[in-house]
Amino acid sequence: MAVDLTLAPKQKRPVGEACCEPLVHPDVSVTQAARLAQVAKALSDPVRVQLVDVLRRHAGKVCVCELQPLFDIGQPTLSHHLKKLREAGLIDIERRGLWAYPYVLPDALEELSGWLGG
Amino acid sequence: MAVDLTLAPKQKRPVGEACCEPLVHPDVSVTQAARLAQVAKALSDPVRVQLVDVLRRHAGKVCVCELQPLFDIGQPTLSHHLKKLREAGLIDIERRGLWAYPYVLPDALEELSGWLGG
DNA sequence: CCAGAGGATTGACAGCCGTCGATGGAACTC
DNA sequence: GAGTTCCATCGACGGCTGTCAATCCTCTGG
Repeated sequence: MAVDLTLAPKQKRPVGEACCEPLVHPDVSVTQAARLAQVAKALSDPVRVQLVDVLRRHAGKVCVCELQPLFDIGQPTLSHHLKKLREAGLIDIERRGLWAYPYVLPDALEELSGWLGG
Repeated sequence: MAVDLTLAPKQKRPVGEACCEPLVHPDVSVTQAARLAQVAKALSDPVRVQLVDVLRRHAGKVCVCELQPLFDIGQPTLSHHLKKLREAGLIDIERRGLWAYPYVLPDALEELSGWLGG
């Protein structure tokens, strides 16, 4: 709210002509935008946001069976969310015997954070 | 990659018992996670990422008809994306006569950026 | 008043998403 | 080998998403 607007152009429109020409262009490339959207999509579910939040502060020390009681979802659904995060490059999973230990790959998060903050 | 893991626990599992108890809990609340996921979801499409990118650097000076030639989509689709961004609180739209001037509300972006960076 | 322009809305369509129950598979204990 | 445990995968379901063509609404200029 309260964004200061300075709307000067196009007060008098030439009737019958096109509204306007594109004056600005995106700063991010199409491929960059696609990558940022992919990371954002991986974070577009509350469960996955909390998963990343937990894993970021306990990298490698939390097995999947320890994660599940934190969320009110079944085990296949949790596995599905972890797969989504892995496919987007936000996490990877270390296997040790029976257990699986997911951990966050910080690069993707920094990619999105950099664009948001810059 | 190359995250240093220190996986000590649960080398010997007590047979017949549960794997483990939840030792960690999310740092973000459920409502916070839902809000962050909502913002991320609004940015989960490449077109919307580029829209925010353009609008952030030209707040108030770009009308919708000027935005459309930048993307290879129809006018209803662009309107749909702007509606999504507005419903998520990422932008608002100022109307002046015939034209509509969308502009970014920085709070939502900072909300997500803060969580990513913190 | 009317005609035209910018933009929002509607309805439709294929495709993806989150969820579940059921099943499969690998590793461990006995 | 038999049984158990952790995790992944499969199939199915309702719901949502991005896109378009068609239409509607509001404002402008005459």
